[in-house]
Amino acid sequence: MPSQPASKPPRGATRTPQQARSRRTRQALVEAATGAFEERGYDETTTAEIARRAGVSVGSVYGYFPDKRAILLEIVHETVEQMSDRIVAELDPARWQGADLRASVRALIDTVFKTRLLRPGLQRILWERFFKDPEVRATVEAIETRGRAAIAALLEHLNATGRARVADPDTAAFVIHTSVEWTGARLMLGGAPDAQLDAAVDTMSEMISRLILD
Amino acid sequence: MPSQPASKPPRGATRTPQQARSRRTRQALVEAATGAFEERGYDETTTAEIARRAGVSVGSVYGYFPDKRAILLEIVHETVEQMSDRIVAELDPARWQGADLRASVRALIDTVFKTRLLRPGLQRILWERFFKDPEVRATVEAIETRGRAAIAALLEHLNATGRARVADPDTAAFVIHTSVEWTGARLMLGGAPDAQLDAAVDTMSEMISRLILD
Amino acid sequence: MPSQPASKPPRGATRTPQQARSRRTRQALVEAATGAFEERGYDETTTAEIARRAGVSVGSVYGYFPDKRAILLEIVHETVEQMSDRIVAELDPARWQGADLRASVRALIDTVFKTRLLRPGLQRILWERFFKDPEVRATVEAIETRGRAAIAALLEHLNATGRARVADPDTAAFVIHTSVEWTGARLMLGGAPDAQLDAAVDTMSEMISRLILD
Amino acid sequence: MPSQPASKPPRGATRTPQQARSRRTRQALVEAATGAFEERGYDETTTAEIARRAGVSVGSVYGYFPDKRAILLEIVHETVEQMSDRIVAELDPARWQGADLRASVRALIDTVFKTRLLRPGLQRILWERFFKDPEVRATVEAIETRGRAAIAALLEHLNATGRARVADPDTAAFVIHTSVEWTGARLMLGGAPDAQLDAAVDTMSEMISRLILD
DNA sequence: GATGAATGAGTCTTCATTCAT
DNA sequence: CATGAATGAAGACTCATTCAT
Repeated sequence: MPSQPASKPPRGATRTPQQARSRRTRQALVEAATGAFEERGYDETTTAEIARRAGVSVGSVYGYFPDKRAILLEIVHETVEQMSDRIVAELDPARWQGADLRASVRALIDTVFKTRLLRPGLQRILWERFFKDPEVRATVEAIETRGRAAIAALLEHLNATGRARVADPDTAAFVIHTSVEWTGARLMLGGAPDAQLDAAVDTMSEMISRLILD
Repeated sequence: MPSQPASKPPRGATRTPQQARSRRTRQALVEAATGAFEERGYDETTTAEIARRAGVSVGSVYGYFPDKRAILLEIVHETVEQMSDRIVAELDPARWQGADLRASVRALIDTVFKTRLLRPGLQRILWERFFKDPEVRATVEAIETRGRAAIAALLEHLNATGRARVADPDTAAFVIHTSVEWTGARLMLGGAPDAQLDAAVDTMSEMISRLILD
Repeated sequence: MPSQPASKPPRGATRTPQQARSRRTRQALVEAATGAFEERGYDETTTAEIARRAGVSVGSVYGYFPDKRAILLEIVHETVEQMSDRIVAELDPARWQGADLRASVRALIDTVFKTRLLRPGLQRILWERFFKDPEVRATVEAIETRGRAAIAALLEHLNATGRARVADPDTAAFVIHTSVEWTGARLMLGGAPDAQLDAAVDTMSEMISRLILD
Repeated sequence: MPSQPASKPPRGATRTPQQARSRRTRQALVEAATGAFEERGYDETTTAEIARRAGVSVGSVYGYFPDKRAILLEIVHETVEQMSDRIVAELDPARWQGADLRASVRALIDTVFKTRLLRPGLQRILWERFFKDPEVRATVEAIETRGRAAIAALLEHLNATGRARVADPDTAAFVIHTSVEWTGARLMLGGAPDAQLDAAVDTMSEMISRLILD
C-alpha cells in the first residue's frame, strides 16, 4: 500500500481515522435504533431517543441517514437477511442427502418458526409497514425471493434425485414459503403455548411433505 | 286509519325522527371513514377529513364515537365479519356432499382469495394494526376463531362420512386457515398477475387436499 | 283577588300550570348545577352534565338561563346569601345584650368559620372567580356589604351602649369581616385539624375583642 | 493571558455559548408568559401567544417546559418568593429594636399591602388557582410558611425582650398573616380608594398592636 | 317550550427535520 | 463533522351554544 491520502495520519499516530470513527457512530445509531424500535415500535420511537441511546446529538442522526425511515430500512434489511441466512442454510441440498425427507421438512419448519424469535418487536414492525411502505416491502420481497429460490432449487434437486415429485417447483416454493412464514409469525409473535406450537409444526410438516412427495 | 294529523308525514315519506336522523349520520360517518381509510390509510386520515366526507362537523364525529380508533374498530369488525360470512357459508358441509372433494377445496380457496378483494385498503390497515393495537387483534381473532371452527367442523364431518382422514382437525384447521389467509393476502393485496394467482390456487388446493385425504 | 288572567286554568282542573312546571324545571337545573359545581368545579362541569342531572335536555338549559355563567351567578348569589343570613342573624344586637362580649365575639367567629362548611366546593369556585368574573365579584360584594353593615351597626350599638369603643366602625367592620372571612376560608377549605382551628378561633376572638373594647 | 484564539469572542462581547443562548430563550419565555398571564389571565393565554411574545416558535415552549402549567408554577414561585422576601426583610427583629412598636406594625402592614402591587394580574391568578391546582397551593403554602415563621420568630423576640406578650406565637402568626394577607389582597387587587386604604391600614395596625401588646 | 343533533372555533401538544454556531 | 436549539405544520379532541324538528 504505497500511496495513501495525505489526510491520513502518519503511521504510528493514535489511530482513530475519521472513517473508522464514522463507521462506529453509524453502527451505534443502527444499534440504538434497533433497540428502540424493538422495545417501543417504530412510530413510538423518536429520533431524539435514537440519538440519546447512541450517545450522539439529533443532528448527527441526519449526518448518517437522510431520515428516520432510512434507519428502519437498513435495520429491516439486516434483520430479514439474517433470518433468511439461517433458513437458506437449512435448505442446502447437501443437508437433505441421506436423512428421512419428512424429518428434514420438520426440521426446516422448526427452524423457520424459531427464526421468529429473532427481534420479534422488529418483526411486528415489519408486518405493520409491509403494505404501507413500498420500500419496506421491496426490501422484504427482495430477500424473500432468495428464500423462495432456495426452496425451489431444493425441490428441483429432490425431483432430480427422484426423492420428490413436484410439478411446479416455483409455485410450490411460493406457497410453502408463504404458508410457513405466516403460520410461524402468528404463532411466535402471538405467544402461542408450546403444545399448540408443536402440533402446528407437526401438521405443517405433514402437509408439506405430502405436497412434495409423490 | 286513513286520516292522520297533518303534522305526521305520510307513510313512506322521508321519516326523519331523531333516531333515524341519528342513524343516518352515524352511517354517513362510518362510510366516510371507510372510504378515507381505504384510500389513504388510517394514520393518514384525519378526523376532519372524515367529518368533511360525511358532510358533518368534527364535533359530530365525537358525538358518535369516543375517538378515531373506535371508528376503525367498528369498521374492522364489520369488514372482517363480512369476509368471514362468505367463507363460513362456503364451508357448510351440505355444499360438500356430492361434488369432488378436490374441486370443493379449490372452490373454497378461490373464495378465500377473492375475499381479499373486499376493501383491500382496509385489509392493509388490518395487518398494519394487528400486532400494534390489541383491540384490533382481539376483534380479528374473535372472528378468525369462527372461521377455524367452521373448518374444523367440516373436517370432522368429512372424517365421519369417510371422505377424509384428519388426525387433529383443530390444528389442521388452524394451519389451513392461516396458510390460505396469508397466501391470499400476499397475492391479492400485492397485486399478483392472474397466472401466478391461478397457479397458487392450484398448488394450495393440492396441498390441502393431500393433507386431508387419507 | 278579583280578576285573574284568562290563561289560568279553571279552578279544579289538574293543577299543573306551566308556570309551576317551569319553576320546577328551573329549580331542578339550579340544583343539578349546584351539585355538579360542588363536586367537580365550574370549568369541569359541562352544560350537558347539568342537563343530564336535571333530567332535561341541553337545549332546555338555555331556555332558562342565557348561558352557563348565569347559572353560576344565581347559585353564587343564593349561596352567599345563605351564608350571610346566618352571620347577620348572629350579629343582631339583641343577641349581644346580656352576655359577655368576649364570649359573643367568640361565638360569632365560630359561626363564621362553620359557615364555610356549607358547600365548600362552591366556595372554592367563589375564590377562583372572584377576581376573574366581575359579576361574581359584584354579587359577592353586594352581599358582603350587608354583612359589613351589620357588623358596623352592631359596633355602633355597642358604642352607644358603652360596651365598646370603636373609632371608625365602618373600617373596623371591613377589617374584621375580611380577616375573619379569609382566615376561616383558609382553615375550613384547607382542611385544617381541629386543634389548629380552635386555637385560631381563640386568637381571632382575642384580637377582635381587644380591637373593639376600649 | 492577553492573546486568545481568534475564534473566541473578545471579553465583554456578546458571548453566546449554547448555555447562554438557552438561558436567554428560557428567560424570554418566562417574561413573555408573565406578561401574558398578567394582562390576560392564565386560561386566556394560549401557548402560541406566549411563544409569539417571546419571539420563538411554539415548539420552543415545550423545549423548556413540559407544559403550560409548569410555566405558571415557575412564575408563581418566583413572584411569591419576591413578595415574601420583602415582607420577611421587614420582619427582621433588628428593625424593631428602637422604634415605637405601633409604628413598626403600621410600617409592616403598609409594606404587606404595597406588596400586592407587584404583578396584580398574577396575584389574581394565584387566588384563582390556589384551591384548584394542588401544586400552586403547595408552592404558595411553602412560602407562606416562611412568612408565618418570620412573624412567629419576631413575636417570640418581642416576648423575650418584654416588648410584647403573646401567648401562642404560632397561632398569632397565622392569624395575623392571614388577616393581613387577604385584607391587603381585597383592597389592592380590588382597587380601593386611598382613603379607604389608609383607614384600613390604621385599623389593622391598631388591631394587631393590641393583640401583641400586653 | 322541549329536544338533542349539529356546530366549529379554539387548544394543547408532538416530533421529524433544519441550521447557526 | 458535531451539536442541540429552534422550527412549525399538523392533528386529535372539547364543549358552550344554536336551531331544526
